Amino acid sequence: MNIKKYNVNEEGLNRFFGPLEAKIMEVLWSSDDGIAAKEVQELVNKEHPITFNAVMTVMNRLFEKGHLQKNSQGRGRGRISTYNAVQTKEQFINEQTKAVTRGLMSEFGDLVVNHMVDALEDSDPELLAKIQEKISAMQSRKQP
Amino acid sequence: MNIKKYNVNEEGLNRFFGPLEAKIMEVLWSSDDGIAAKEVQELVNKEHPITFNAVMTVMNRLFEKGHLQKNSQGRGRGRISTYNAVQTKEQFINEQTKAVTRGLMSEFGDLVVNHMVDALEDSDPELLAKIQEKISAMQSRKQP
DNA sequence: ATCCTGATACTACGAATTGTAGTATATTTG
DNA sequence: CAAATATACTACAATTCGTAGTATCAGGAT
Repeated sequence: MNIKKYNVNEEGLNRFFGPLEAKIMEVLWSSDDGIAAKEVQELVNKEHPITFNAVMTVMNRLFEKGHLQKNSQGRGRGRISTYNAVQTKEQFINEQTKAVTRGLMSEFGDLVVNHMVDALEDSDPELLAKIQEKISAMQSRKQP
Repeated sequence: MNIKKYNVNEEGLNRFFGPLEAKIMEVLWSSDDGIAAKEVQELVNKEHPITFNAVMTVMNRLFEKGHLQKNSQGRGRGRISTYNAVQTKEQFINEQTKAVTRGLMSEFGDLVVNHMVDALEDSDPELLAKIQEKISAMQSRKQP
């Protein structure tokens, strides 16, 4: 449940997964109930051609890494194996951004803070205001 | 000059480089003038046994990736090749933390801000105050 | 001048990661 | 029983990084 490499130049889930892994997780997160490998393959296949085997193998790796849960019954053709994401997408993203953020902060705190505030100045002044509110709330909670 | 993978579970320069790469860059950054591969090997070898070839190969990769500059003259035994880091360590760290921070902010801005402020509440309240100052300075500069 | 040594360079291999392909298994259906 | 099919297991290619083997080529010793 722990991503080792964060891909700096990618976008979205591709920051945390390989491209096929990301598409598969997206499908898993889009389905409330468990979903069969075949179904996942059909859905991914709509975007770009992919064999069932490729999907199957990568799903099993995601399972081994702890991102997916597997529920199997039966064997052979009649086998039913459904997969579920272990975390919601929100939980996953939250956990990963937390890991990356806290790691960065612990060693490069002041640099990171400056980069962040600069980034917000350009693109998201509202978030700047939220930061101030959050800090003020903290401080008044600590020293009333 | 652009790191692709950020290693979430590592420390220090190992976040941006492999372990041997990191040790080599550290040596390069510790020497003001250019330094020969042999000398680098001798220095790294004090920490843990490493062959000249290993150091040489990894240094050439760092050169190909643009992190090192090479100055060669002569050939064969008498050859002198000295290596320099292209950026200072400070420049490098600044650039990389900026890339990671801005990438995170652009997609997960509010999450990252929350994680960061939470992290600072525990470990570095002074930095929290600096953030407020920086934001205030910005805002008064914009809306005088 | 010849040979050996030593600094550098080039090539190759092993492990890990991720995408892809081939084959095996076993059961449901015809 | 045989064919088709959902799943599983194994293998291979490309990339990255650490490591090892070998080649090159000038300076010094003989």
